[in-house]
Amino acid sequence: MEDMEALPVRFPSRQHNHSSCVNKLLGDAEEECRRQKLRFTEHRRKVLEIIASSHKPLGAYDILEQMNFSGRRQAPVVAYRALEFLINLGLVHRLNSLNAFVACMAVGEDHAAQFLICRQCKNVGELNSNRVSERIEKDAVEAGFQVDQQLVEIIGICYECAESG
Amino acid sequence: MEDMEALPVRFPSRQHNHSSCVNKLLGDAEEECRRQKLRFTEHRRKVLEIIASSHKPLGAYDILEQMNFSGRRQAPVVAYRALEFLINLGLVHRLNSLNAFVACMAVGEDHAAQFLICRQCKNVGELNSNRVSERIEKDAVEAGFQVDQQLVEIIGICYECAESG
DNA sequence: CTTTTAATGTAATATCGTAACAGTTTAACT
DNA sequence: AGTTAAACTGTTACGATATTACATTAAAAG
Repeated sequence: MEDMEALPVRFPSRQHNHSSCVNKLLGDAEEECRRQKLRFTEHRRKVLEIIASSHKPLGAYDILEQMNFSGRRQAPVVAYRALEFLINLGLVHRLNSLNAFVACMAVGEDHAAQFLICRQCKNVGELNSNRVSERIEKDAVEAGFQVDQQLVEIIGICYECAESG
Repeated sequence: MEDMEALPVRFPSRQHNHSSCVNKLLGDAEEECRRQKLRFTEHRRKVLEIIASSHKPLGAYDILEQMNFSGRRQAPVVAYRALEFLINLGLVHRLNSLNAFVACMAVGEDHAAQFLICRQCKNVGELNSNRVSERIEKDAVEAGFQVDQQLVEIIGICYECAESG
């Protein structure tokens, strides 16, 4: 029997309010760090803020460019260190096909992370379908393979781009 | 109702005959190029041969190192050009999570390409499950997303590594 | 046999990511 | 508070991956 629960899809609509995403995510980050006794330092906050302000994936060097507070040019490793931290916390995802990073749209939901990458508008959404992850898990196990991690990136055209031709 | 057809899994067993894979693939390549009136040049043959001789993914620079016929060091672009050609032909796949390349194990079968990457022995197999690709397609469409391409990379432990502890 | 298309050679450079190590801040514990 | 251990930062250098640009040569099409 087919599982018919609604999919928890998140694709950023064209006119949604960015600043509320950003605030939400920063809040989640603070809370999570308090809970886990981790330090939410300036670099980490800044990187998360930069990533959350864009639904388009950003490269590490794009992020770096936006970190020039006080006119000082930061070294690449600064961005990578913060990114590693945020990824471990589940606040940021890495898109392997793009060498780029996006903010998580489903923080704290312990979700399968499958990405919808629109090759026209470049926005990225999350299709977090348990049906997909379970199907992968089952078929892999049937093939004698023990799954630790799934990377699913789906490239195509989002709804709004399809609408507008 | 659940689809119960056998999965076309291919994971290289420990003592299988490499040279037969290589010959098979070279033959397929020649035939396909004849059919499509494409040129199967020395570089392309060599790169395919190198990749097919390994079931572990190879980076472009690994391949390059093995291209030193006549002691001449080739430029990176030489490897990348051949790789692009072979990927378009469906003879080689790129693994985004590793920045590396593997020979296709299901040439000419018009398959969904899902990869099983063993993080212990580093071998890579293909789990080409139509059930997975259809599940992804359906759920994406349900989310209003038109799918052009799916990238699925599954990281874990293969059967033989699990066996031998 | 000439025109056009595809492939190659070569150099330079862009982009992405990490190693190493000294110095500083923070938290934890007497 | 003073001491110690752990985490974070600053800085330099470098390694790894990938592409652009352009001149030359080889192959296919007419």
